[in-house]
Amino acid sequence: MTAPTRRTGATILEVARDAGVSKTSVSRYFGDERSRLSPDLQRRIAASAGRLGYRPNRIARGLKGGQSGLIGMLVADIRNPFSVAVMHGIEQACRAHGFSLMVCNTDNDPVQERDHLALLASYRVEGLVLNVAGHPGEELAALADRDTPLVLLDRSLGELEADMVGLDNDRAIDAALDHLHGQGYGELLYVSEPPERASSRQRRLERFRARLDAEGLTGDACCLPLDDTPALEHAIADFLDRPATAPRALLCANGNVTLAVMRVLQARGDTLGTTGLMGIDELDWCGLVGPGITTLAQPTEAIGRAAMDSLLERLTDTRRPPRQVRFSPTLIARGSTRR
Amino acid sequence: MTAPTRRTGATILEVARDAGVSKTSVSRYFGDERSRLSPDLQRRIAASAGRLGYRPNRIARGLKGGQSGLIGMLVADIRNPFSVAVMHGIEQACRAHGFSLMVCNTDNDPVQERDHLALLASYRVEGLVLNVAGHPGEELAALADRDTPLVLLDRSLGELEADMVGLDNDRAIDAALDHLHGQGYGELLYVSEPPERASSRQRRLERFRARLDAEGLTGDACCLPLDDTPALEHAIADFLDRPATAPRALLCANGNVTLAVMRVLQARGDTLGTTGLMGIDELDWCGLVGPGITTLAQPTEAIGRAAMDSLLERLTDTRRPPRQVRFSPTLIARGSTRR
DNA sequence: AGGAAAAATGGGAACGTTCCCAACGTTAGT
DNA sequence: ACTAACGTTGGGAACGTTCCCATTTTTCCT
Repeated sequence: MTAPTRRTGATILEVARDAGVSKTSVSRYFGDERSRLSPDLQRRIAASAGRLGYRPNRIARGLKGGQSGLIGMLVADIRNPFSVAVMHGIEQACRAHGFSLMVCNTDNDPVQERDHLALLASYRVEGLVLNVAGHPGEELAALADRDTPLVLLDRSLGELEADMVGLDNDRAIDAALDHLHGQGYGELLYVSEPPERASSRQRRLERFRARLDAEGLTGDACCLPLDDTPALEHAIADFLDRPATAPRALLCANGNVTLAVMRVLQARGDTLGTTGLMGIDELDWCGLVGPGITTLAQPTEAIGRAAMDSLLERLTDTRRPPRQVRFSPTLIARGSTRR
Repeated sequence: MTAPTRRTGATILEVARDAGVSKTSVSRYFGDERSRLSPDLQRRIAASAGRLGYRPNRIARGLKGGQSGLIGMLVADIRNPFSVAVMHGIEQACRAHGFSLMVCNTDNDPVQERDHLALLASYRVEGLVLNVAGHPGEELAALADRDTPLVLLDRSLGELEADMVGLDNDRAIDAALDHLHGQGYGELLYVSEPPERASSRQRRLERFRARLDAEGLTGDACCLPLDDTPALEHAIADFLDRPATAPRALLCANGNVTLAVMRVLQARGDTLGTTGLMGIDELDWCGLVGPGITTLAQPTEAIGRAAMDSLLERLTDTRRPPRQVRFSPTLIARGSTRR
């Protein structure tokens, strides 16, 4: 009855009136010029703001200063644990620097990609982290024109001049092959999703083939969309059921592949270890399946932080030449590569 | 050289000038009143906007209309696949209704919870999905005062009058017990995270105890923080290593518990099935571990959509009494409950 | 054909902030 | 004591929209 119900929060002007000061002073109090105010003013403003329940309106602030305080992130597949882990690192870093993260998931759909990019642009994000397959496109060009800092996650995008952060793919493939070779596996099958639209996948695949050639190892690579289970079953059967001269192992290009391959192996009844299995990306459950699945773990938090660092740097220095940051994977050896 | 570099996108005013129309007309064109414009105007505006690369500034729009176009979501643990799955559903629904989702992860930290809530408030989100442990607090009260629609995900929060969407916990526990009982397990251990701050956990625990009493089953419940592995090991050993009169099974209160418990069982060398294991929440890998882990799957997408529906409804009708939507789980029976 | 209603268009204020600049009060140097 | 310099404080414009209202043009009815 007595308490006035407000439909919207108090404004800076109401606080100013209540405290008997100017709106400029209130603005200073909530900005980073609080120290310029006399103790007396500070006290009065704090009191009024508290009483009125005032919260600065970041939308209004963003309009005037052109600073939205937002970092955008475009993720191809939010259900991929790797993406989530990196996103977590980015969010932490954002928080530490006073930014907020706005995440959009595209479900690998070019249309959503374009729409969400337009959306992020319309919110005037101050930086953008991209983890998508699509081509630059005009939406992205518009953003780039506006000098919005850009970081590519785990993939480089054609001509686009931008920073990029990700795994050292060559080193990862090397580490995997060295490990498998050291464990005595002589015939290898590399399983990947189609690499056309993701540079990382291409790079891993190339490196795999190159090393195979260089060292005269027997092996093959197959690239399949993961939703085509029969094709995957067929490819694996092809590899595992033919006569062999040496122990065989499968190398999975990422966590999703590991999951799909593991399901096929289970259905077939193969024994891990006898059939070697190794995956890039560490997942919660890799230690739980059979004797454990050997993986190469990516330093996801570090990747996230590095991405954010790149953005921040470029925010202050637009002209810095594009840079690549590559992290080394960590080998987690388990029973799936022990014979 | 010739192309003028713009640091920021064109404004509505520039487009208007370029097209020789008023800013109002341009505003109408990009708003939902396009049909009110003559074909001629529409053509000119489209041309100018295209040439100038104009994108409506949602920040400015939000300021004037008080419509941020943003839905906020506060997640206790973004690395929990269940949360991500629900979030995915919500994002889809947002998209379908012209909203964007702003997700904040709190890492179960009350401080971050408070900060992020203030943040979302400062962006004037038009709706809020909460999946956190904390108590309402003044930040939340401020939001509620402003008539911001609120949906609680998987937990109700004290006195807070808000909609809530989640699993039908009673039915889930019933289904679990029926299944375990039907499979011949006579002694049960229910493993949960501490229930103090999450109503769902409480409810499941209560129901478990109630049914135990009602049916004279032997069983026990233990509540432990998951980062305390030794305690969990101890509790499980306590249960499994004492003499028993009937087959024993563990029931895990959620996906995180399932993971932690499974790790302990693996370290102990127990055989799934002989030792029964069942979990609430279906996870990617539940079919891969040993003979497979029996789970109760939650309809995550549906939960997400329902949450969004609640928000939208309340956006139009502030006075509707709070409502609870409860979904039934789906039993996925696997080898871990087959003796 | 005359006028009223309907449709199309434009001008200006407002949203809540920040920031530039001006005005005031105080201190200190000569 | 007079002025220069500085520290505080306030007024007003601007940010890019939307929306109310006024104005002009078209349509249509009798």
